Amino acid sequence: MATINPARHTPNQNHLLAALPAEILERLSPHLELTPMPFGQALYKSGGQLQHVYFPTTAIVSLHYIMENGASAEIAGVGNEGVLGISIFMGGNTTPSLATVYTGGYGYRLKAQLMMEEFNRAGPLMRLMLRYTQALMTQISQTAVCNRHHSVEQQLCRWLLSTLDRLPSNELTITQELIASMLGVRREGITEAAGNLQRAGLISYRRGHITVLKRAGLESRTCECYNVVKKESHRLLCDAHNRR
Amino acid sequence: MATINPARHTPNQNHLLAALPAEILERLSPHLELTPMPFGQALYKSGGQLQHVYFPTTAIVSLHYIMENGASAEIAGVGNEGVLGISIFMGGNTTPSLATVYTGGYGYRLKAQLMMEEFNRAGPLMRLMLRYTQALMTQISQTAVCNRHHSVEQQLCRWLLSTLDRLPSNELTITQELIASMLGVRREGITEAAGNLQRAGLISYRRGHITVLKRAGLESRTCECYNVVKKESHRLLCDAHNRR
DNA sequence: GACGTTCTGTTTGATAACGCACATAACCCG
DNA sequence: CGGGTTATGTGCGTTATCAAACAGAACGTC
Repeated sequence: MATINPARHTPNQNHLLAALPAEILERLSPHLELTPMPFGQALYKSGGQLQHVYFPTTAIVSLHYIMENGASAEIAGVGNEGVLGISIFMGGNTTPSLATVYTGGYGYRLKAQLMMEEFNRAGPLMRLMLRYTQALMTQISQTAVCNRHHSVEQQLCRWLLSTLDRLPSNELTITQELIASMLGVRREGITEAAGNLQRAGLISYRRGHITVLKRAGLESRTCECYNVVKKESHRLLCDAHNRR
Repeated sequence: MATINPARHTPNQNHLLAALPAEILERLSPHLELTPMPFGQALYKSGGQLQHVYFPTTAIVSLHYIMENGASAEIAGVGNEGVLGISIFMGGNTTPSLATVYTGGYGYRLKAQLMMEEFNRAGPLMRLMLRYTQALMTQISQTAVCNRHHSVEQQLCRWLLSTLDRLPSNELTITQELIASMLGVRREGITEAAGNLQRAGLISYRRGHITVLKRAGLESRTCECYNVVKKESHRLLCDAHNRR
């Protein structure tokens, strides 16, 4: 992540920004700051007031909760399909959860006040943000269902697939330890599940890198949660009749 | 649940309606229909288009998801503190989850179109609904965390406490079987946990009825999730600076 | 190229929750 | 008040996941 080459970046890489009417995007563009989002960065902490919303382009962020005893659990993930900081326009300005970058990259950020001004026009941006928020609620809901009923292997497949959907390549840079802490399971459980997937020829990995070889194989091993979220997000954000 | 005696019911029994400025409540009042919400009623089904929003007064509703194999898991609960049908104003008009009444009672309903008209004024009602939606997201998020890390007994305590918060008395009418299916665990697990709580003198129960004897005892046995949701809901919906 | 750090693999035993089967008991209704 | 129904209690064996300890292997760095 050396110096920023603006020519290689454009707000359209974020699906929400890309879905805005040209007029609105032009109005916002001067205020969209291309921002590095390095691995490990805490975009916001539990209870902290937010100064910006973030529209990731190549970065991926985990929304998670850390318990009093230190254990953690992922609530949802956000990448180029979404936005961070919805509590700014939802009215709470903060949440009990944290947002931490787990795949370093870039995104565009916008000052909270400017976001609010555009949101308060009660036009296409507001409607888009609310539909995204509903999609995020579906994702969180399925996380709850998945945590209740599905195996570590199924959840790992789901996590790999949804991360893959936010990446341009089929390789992700992450340790098993970190995946485990995000899913809220033991590292050994991920080692075992990942070993199974590798032996089945679906993925291959080495220290801190995972390459997905057979996407379809992961899809057949994961639970229905992956598809519920994917279909609902598509319905809310991509279907033609919503693009107004 | 015989004939309705309107004198015993008022929209103010629902906390969201009660928090609206008088002017707005007056505008809506002629359109708020007092509606019985009997045990077992499905307010909406997975994927079904919504015709009304519901503001429960004495009824309590479970938002849950039913998996392909028939197993279910609760995502959140809604009683007199909330509203059902947020996907109407969020823009999706439906969700993959279901809403089913588990404590029969009453509520007020409002036609979807009228809700939208008031929401689109982008005034206090919109801001209140969005803050409630954020509180609901916190509840769903903690359900995810709780499902990952906490024991059946802790979750039962949490469920009893949050149901109690929505009731006027300390007795709830529900079978262990139904609690189990909502939490997504075995009925035997609830029998065992409820037995522990009864032996400890915190609750007493008989076929289909549970009486809470020592609320504080349940609070000390539950997990932090209960308080996270309660505090955050209070912050979002009750604190004075938000009531505008 | 050697060294230290950080990942990954594997073992062992403990525990919580599951699935199933069946006994008992409360309640409802005719 | 008696019989059917539904709710609750209990006892299995099975399983997934946890907890902790440690061995080995890959990588980064000096």
